[in-house]
Amino acid sequence: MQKDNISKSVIRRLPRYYRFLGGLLKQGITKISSRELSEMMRLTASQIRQDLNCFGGFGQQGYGYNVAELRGEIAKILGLDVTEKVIIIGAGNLGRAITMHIDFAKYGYELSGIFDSNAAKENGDISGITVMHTDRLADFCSANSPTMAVLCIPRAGAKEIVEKLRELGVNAFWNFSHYDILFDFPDAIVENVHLTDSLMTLSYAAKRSSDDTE
Amino acid sequence: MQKDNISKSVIRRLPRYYRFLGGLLKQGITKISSRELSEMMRLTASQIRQDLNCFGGFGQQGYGYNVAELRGEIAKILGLDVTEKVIIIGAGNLGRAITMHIDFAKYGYELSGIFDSNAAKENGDISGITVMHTDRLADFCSANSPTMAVLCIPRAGAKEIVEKLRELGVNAFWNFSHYDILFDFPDAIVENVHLTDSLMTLSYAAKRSSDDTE
DNA sequence: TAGATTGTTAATCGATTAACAATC
DNA sequence: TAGATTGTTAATCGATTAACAATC
Repeated sequence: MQKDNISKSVIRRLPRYYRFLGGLLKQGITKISSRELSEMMRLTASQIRQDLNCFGGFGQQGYGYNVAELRGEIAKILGLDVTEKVIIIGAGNLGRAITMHIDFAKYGYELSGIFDSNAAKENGDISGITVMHTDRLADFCSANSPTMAVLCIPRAGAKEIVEKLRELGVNAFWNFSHYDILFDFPDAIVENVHLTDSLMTLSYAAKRSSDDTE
Repeated sequence: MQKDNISKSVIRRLPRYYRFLGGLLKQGITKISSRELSEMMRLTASQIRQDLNCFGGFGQQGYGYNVAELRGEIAKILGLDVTEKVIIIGAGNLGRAITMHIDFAKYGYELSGIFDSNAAKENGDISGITVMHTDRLADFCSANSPTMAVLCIPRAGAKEIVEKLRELGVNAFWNFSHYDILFDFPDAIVENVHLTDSLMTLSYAAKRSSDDTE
């Protein structure tokens, strides 16, 4: 049923649909039409129907969409229903915050280890998970087979770590560093989070609006 | 010189240009052509020239672009050259990590205050900045005039805080919460960072690639 | 001047929106 | 059945790429 070439733009909207449908469910709303949803989400009903129909006909003519069912389908599309193991590389400020702030289980991940190259951080723990030295990565990976790593390290050591992780079977990276993984490893699965890029984008928008006012 | 309607897509690429040019500068490279840059950044030379020409002719025919000069121009476009004051709302894990991890000064911001509604966190300090109770927001804003707020709070109290901040002259929001600011305040300047959306996008990509392998 | 590379216009491609027949 | 709303095709819009004249 699923189309072959689904665009990045469509995929990036799915998590938002998922969130909104979750909100509706909490309010006890069981059915919704593309028009109603479009008004809530500030986009067009056409786009919603197009997006969903990339993956299958989840609605019913004359009725709309069943909220719980649609949400479940999107969860499956996003792979939230299958649990994979994830490790965090870097137990600095950011690594600690991600560990404590993100509820990985909610999104189909089990946080199974935290690593840092600084021996001083070893054996500390964050939210009950022991911080291990990166020397122990090989042993840990062969025992636990994580498939995804969160990179919370500076650019400097990143290439070496990614190379090592790939040899150990980790090929998906949630990348908070400024290291460009795809440049060296074009077949890795990468999602970059460039917080400072986001900040600069905001700076631009803010500047523009204040220019207009003047 | 600047065109009127510059698309969001172009703006989102500017921080990346800025970062790459910074890297070149560090390597002591003084000039670069759109073709050379396009190979480094994995995009087309055409796109680079189109993007830059939204803001002016920064290059020179037969030569290319002066790295330092171009970087400076982009800094100005992004508003990195003008310092504005920013406050952080929420001194939880995320607020603490943002405070310690982001070098606001590098991007034209001065972090001038951290606020939390939990009295227990009051008077603690993060990186040398005292955490204040949100009750003190009004006084603080009239004394310091911050223009941007980083929202590191749960969705629940967010609307109330945003409303208050806008009354106090803060209209730009770096929003890490799931609260949809623009729904209630359509003229606010908002940059959303939805970390969990990003994680789900990665989950989708990872799932797809493992499906292909099977 | 000749060679290189920009700035800019034109062509292509992809994504969004509109329209409507299918159908519950 | 009549009304509503989907799924899907067609039209529009915008963004990317290609081409080339301008010019350093």
